[in-house]
Amino acid sequence: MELMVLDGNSIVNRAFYGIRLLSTKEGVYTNAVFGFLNILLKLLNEENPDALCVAFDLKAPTFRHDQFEGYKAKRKAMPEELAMQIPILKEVLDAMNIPRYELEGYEADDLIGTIAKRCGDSGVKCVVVTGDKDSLQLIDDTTTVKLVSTRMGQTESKTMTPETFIEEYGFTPEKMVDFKALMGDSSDNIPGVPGIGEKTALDLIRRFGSIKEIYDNIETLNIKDSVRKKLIEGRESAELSYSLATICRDVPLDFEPEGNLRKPADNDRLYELFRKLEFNKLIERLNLTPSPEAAPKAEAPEIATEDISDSKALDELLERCKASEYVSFICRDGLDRLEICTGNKISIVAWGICGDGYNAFLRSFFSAKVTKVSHNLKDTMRLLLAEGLFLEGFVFDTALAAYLISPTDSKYELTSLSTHYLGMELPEAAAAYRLYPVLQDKLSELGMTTLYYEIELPLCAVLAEMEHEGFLIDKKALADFGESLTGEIDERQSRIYRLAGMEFNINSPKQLGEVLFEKLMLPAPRKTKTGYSTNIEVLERLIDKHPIIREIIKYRELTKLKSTYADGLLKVIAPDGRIHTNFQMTVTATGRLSSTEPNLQNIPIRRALGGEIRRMFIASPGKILIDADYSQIELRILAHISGDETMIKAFKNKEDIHAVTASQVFGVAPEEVTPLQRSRAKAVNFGIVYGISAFSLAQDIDVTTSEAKAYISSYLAKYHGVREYMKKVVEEAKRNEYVTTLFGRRRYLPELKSSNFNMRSFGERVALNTPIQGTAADIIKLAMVRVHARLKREGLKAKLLLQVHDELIAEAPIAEAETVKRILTEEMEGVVKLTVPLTAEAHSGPNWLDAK
DNA sequence: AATCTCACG
DNA sequence: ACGTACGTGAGATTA
Repeated sequence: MELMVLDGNSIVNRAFYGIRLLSTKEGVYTNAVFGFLNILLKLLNEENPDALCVAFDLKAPTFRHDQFEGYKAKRKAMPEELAMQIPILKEVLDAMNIPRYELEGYEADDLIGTIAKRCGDSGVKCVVVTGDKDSLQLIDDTTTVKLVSTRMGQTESKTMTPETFIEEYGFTPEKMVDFKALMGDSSDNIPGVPGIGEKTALDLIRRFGSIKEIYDNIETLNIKDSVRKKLIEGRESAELSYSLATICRDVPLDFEPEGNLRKPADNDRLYELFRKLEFNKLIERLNLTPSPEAAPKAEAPEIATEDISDSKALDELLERCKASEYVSFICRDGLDRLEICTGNKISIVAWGICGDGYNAFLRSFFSAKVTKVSHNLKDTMRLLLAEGLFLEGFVFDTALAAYLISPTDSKYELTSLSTHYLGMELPEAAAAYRLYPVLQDKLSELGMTTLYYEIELPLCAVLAEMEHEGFLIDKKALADFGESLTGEIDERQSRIYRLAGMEFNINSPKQLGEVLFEKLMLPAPRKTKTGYSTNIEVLERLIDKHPIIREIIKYRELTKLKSTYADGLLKVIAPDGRIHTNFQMTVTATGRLSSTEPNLQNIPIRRALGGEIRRMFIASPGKILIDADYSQIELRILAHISGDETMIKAFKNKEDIHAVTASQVFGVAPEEVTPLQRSRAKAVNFGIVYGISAFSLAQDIDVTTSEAKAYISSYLAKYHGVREYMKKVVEEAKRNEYVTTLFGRRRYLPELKSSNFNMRSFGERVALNTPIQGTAADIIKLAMVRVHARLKREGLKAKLLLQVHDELIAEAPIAEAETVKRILTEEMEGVVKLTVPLTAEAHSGPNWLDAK
């Protein structure tokens, strides 16, 4: 039998600091509970123990060391946001039928120590789960410790047995107490011996075994006199620390292993709790079902459903739609089935049932002058385009609205929006119907009505058309290119095998790491959590150390091109010879679009060979491609919103911004800026937009961190408008808990309130970057809407094909080339009037590479 | 399913 | 002292 016992306080702490602050719509914080459950489920999956329990601290007054209360009192108080989640967690555990143990005056450690001992006594294997190294002293033949850590929301755990412990520390687990007594532990307020740190303590315990051995022979030990002196002076502290660090193992606890055998959860209770906590994913994962009594808060209205089967009913439905203030609809199976809601009734129309009348109905319905509400309108519009139909009249998209209201959610499904905004469960068509007024009000309350109706919604039609149009690709040339790669890949592969002296899978970072860093004994500069890092930065550092490195770099470049681009794109060429990407409108946190299946926003360009892929994207016969891109749009936006005079002047005078920055940062005349200085200044400019840190800048441009630091402070001294903006935007974000773009797009930043330094710093960088990146996204979206409208208005045949964040690609009859170039530049430049000019440049050519 | 790597802006 | 740049998506390997 195996029992798993969790250190409740320790795990909930890890969870809290490891996951960004989450809260329900009522403002109840839930991240610690959520994280705890994720860790628990992961561990259960890994271990599948027979019995399970959780131990919590309950310490008032302190019992174990009450004579040393001074130390314990200094322990940092739990932040309020976490403290309020503890009772919730306990409720959840109770509902899951997981026993929990707490006893006044004892810490979780002591309870766990006792539990482990009792398990050992009755021959039960015990797995202690904690984030605290304190418990390592409990490891023995029957007790193992799983050390849990979280990084960026990911949980990792490491199982420590007597063997792994000895391997790592070089002494037996019970000596952990001695080790801690010497080294101390500030987080636990164990003083240790002043002047003795981890290294010395490790050495002492490894060599002499224990505190007792050390002090019994203190005068004759073979150690430095300085260390001896510190030990003698710190003896009292060491002994005190020893007792502080010792986990008590005989707490008067009512515990026997059999009482903790796993039991199924209380479905109804847990479902209700999770629903309140908005843990919808967990409800699914645990297969929880609503209990009969657990009716949603709001009473769902009676929604009648009717199947439309004859032409008379179709006509009536159409009339009812036209007479309604608005209707909502959901498409199923492409356009084969339509669910239309006009209030408290849902009418189902299906091609299979209505037959011939169906197509006529579709045409009339979608062109009817009635406001239509739906979910993911762009997708519907694309389906309609394929049938030669158009969606006309006022429209509203519930997914798009929900995205603007909260752009960082991972999904916008009607059922969850319904629960969230309406507090009830409804059929999808009815949910869309009811969500419309609610979301519209919310948008207006948040000041995003214009953004929604003038940019996002009109963009649906533009994107639907772009997706429908697709981008012609030279299939033969792409296939040939792929073939030509194969030959060179094989060649590189055999060279790598020869240089390595063995054959292995070069694509496996694990195997490659072993070859480079163990077989060839190259210095491993960095490790990832699973092994050696073999990414390009690491490889580039090793380039002069071994000829194999160049080959690997080249191999990587070639295989990437082959698998992702040559083979990858060939797979998604449609029967019409064109590639139809999907633009996602509700994915990014900043308001940008994303492109999937395939992603056409990351087609290579930076290296010559990669650029060849772009050459395969071609214009149809008789047509030409036009590519227009903004110049430095993000830095111009920064100049505008910060009002920085130096930067504004540079842009107004059409100066080379990176050279200007170089001249400012390095204090040289603009004409004396060297290429190296310019390229470093460029990195600084990028860094500023991303929310710079000296460390990362240093990594990027390969200087020391202190040099990078000097560049940054010199930058901020020269561009003091930027410096003030950076300060202001973060302050404001902390006050409001959100940031906005020039067009009112909003992003909430709960990270700013985190008590975790890294998370908070991340929030600050995002507060800086989002208004810039997001404003650029707003601008090009509006440009697209206007370009689209103007092409149509001027009766041109040109079509937009692609958007790549600051770049638009169109295809036009050759005769239209100059007109379309002009239209693209004019509309892109004319979107907004900033304090600096917004400039765009257009080029044309027979393929994407030549058009840029 | 998670991780690593790398393509783009 | 922390661990380190903003925003994406996809393929291959590993577990």
